[in-house]
Amino acid sequence: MDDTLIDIGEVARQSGLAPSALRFYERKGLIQAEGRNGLRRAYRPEALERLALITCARDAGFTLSEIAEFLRARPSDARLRERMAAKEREVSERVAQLTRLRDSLRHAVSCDHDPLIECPEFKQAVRRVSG
Amino acid sequence: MDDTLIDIGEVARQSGLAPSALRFYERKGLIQAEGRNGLRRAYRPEALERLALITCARDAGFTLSEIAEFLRARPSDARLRERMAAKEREVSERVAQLTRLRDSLRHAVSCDHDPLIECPEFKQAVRRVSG
DNA sequence: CTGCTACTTGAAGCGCGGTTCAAGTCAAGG
DNA sequence: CCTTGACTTGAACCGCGCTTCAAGTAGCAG
Repeated sequence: MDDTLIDIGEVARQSGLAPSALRFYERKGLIQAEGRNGLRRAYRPEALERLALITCARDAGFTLSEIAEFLRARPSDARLRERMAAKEREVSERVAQLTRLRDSLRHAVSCDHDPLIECPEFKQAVRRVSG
Repeated sequence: MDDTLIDIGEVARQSGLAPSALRFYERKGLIQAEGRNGLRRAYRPEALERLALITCARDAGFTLSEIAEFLRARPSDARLRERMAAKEREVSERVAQLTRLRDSLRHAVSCDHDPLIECPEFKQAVRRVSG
């Protein structure tokens, strides 16, 4: 076999994902092993890059099937492109919301109201977040 | 009964949450009805504020039990304060990550590589996100 | 009284993102 | 040869955040 390929155990260690998660991703069409080393799945080094991308997108609130779809994206697919644009707007809004939430938390940490949620400053901040 | 109280159906409409969700939140200790109107739960108007806060925190990636804990927060609880501070750092990091992800998406939308994920610029952006 | 509507309950079910389990298999080491 | 250890499989299970269901009830209109 090609010894540039990496066994699943090693990929798991380097990516920080459990082997069970890698198999799960395979079932979902997110990744593919290049071959086998005995029974063991063997991956190309690029798989690590792809896994980093997957982890990052998942952390950002993408579902695994959205990620699978985006991974298959080709420049000709206008509909998918539109969905990516929509996702970008969604992420932008989320950034704004989280920023305000962070400010609320920052205040709450050093605020002395009892209970904390009764603090008028905090309440006002929350109104800014949801509004 | 006190007619400043609001029936669950009305709270559901105004908050955008399903009545089943409100009952679920009650079981989880996130909210309480002030009384009953026949069988129907009746809430104080402030409940709407609290629900806005809950929705906002949930959207930000807090679990319901984290939210319940934060809602009960009193200024004297130093341990909880530390957890809030930790959460604030977490949210900050998330904001940074999402910002970079948004930039990647923004690029991907107008990029012509086939498939899109092979674009070197995109890959580099992803490395910035996960790194 | 008879509907009718909107709620009530506890329990079961669902979609997501995995993990865990039992039973089996391969490769290497002694 | 036999053991060990890390994998293999499909299937079952888990926690989260609810929704849905069946069976029942309060209030109101006619």
